[in-house]
Amino acid sequence: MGDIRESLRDLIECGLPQALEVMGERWSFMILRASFKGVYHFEEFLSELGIARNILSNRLAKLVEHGILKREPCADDRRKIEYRLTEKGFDLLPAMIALRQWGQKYGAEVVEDPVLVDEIDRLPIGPVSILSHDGRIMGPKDLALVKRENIGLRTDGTRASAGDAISRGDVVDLEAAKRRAAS
Amino acid sequence: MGDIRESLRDLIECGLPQALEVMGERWSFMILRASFKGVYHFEEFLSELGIARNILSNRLAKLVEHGILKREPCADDRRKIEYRLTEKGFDLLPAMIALRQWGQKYGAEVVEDPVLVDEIDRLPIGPVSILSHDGRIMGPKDLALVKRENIGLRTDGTRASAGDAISRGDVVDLEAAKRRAAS
DNA sequence: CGATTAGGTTTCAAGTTGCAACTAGAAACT
DNA sequence: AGTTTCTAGTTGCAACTTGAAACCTAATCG
Repeated sequence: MGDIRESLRDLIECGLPQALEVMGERWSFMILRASFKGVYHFEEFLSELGIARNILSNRLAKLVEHGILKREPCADDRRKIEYRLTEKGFDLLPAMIALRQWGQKYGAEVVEDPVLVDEIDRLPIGPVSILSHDGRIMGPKDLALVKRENIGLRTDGTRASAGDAISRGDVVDLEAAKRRAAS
Repeated sequence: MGDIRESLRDLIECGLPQALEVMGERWSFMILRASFKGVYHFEEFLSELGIARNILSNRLAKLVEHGILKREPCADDRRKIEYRLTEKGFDLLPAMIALRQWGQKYGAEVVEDPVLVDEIDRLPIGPVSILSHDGRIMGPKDLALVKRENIGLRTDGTRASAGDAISRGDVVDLEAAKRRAAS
């Protein structure tokens, strides 16, 4: 005890501030949604969103700067510039859809159209969910916050084997988790 | 063709703007996260977040107004007021965690502590995921946007039976979906 | 009682947003 | 070639939002 490195504790304990630095800005999620819907050009965003020109310019620049969109001049018409989602941008989809579903559940009556469907069977997707390490769906009450050193330590003192779990709790590896859940 | 009700189309096609009306504001998600961590009182939020008093006051009022937090005077000390998450507030967890995980994946190195774990086995949760109607995990490339009337219509012309799917694509019912996926 | 604590409101400077007008480069029309 | 139009900006200015610090009021502590 009395270790000096205790002071490291709440310096940057969570990725939320990092995410909000870009996506917390007023129009970022709406631009992302438009992008996902297939809007690529400045004037398209402008009329789709009803945003001011200077703000759109600024937001697009920031999204590009943060690697969420990539900006490339159009091949066939060099006046035009295409803004397209990067992989980092696509990875925001769960967050965006979760927000959207929440808004839909609690907002005024909304007739969603177009509808987000499974590419394979063309049926609407289900809710975005928090999964346990082994793929069970977790509700808010199934969650707990524990200190890093107590991971796996159950209330009765037994320790769950971490063998079949994500070995390092701080690393979020979507692909690996997908493979795990699919098997 | 030429039907008059075509004009209904993109009036309010999506729940995202509704969600952003509250949660798009600068401090909303950070307040939500603190709330989830067990911060309940004005001065606690103040020192936890480093937000200005007037802004905190304003944000808390808005979150209460939107039914995300409830505000009740403390029983034992009537100067104190408790702000606690409502169910509507808890339902923002998937969105918050998705954002957080994204920030963690792409942000500077972050040592998350405390860690969000499964209440039962105390192992860190997996990534927040988009699920298909029958519980498969969907990546960005497994998704498509289709017009409402074409739900279930596959590219080869066959129509998937909607019998085992969410019957109305516009309704997001987390609990029902959890029961489905759990079975 | 007076001091302190909790949860605000007020004031004011600085930053952000949004509208409208202007610019600069590429394409299209005559 | 010259004019017009279209795309993607930038600039200027008014209105709104944010943040730091001071002030206010009721409840509790000593």
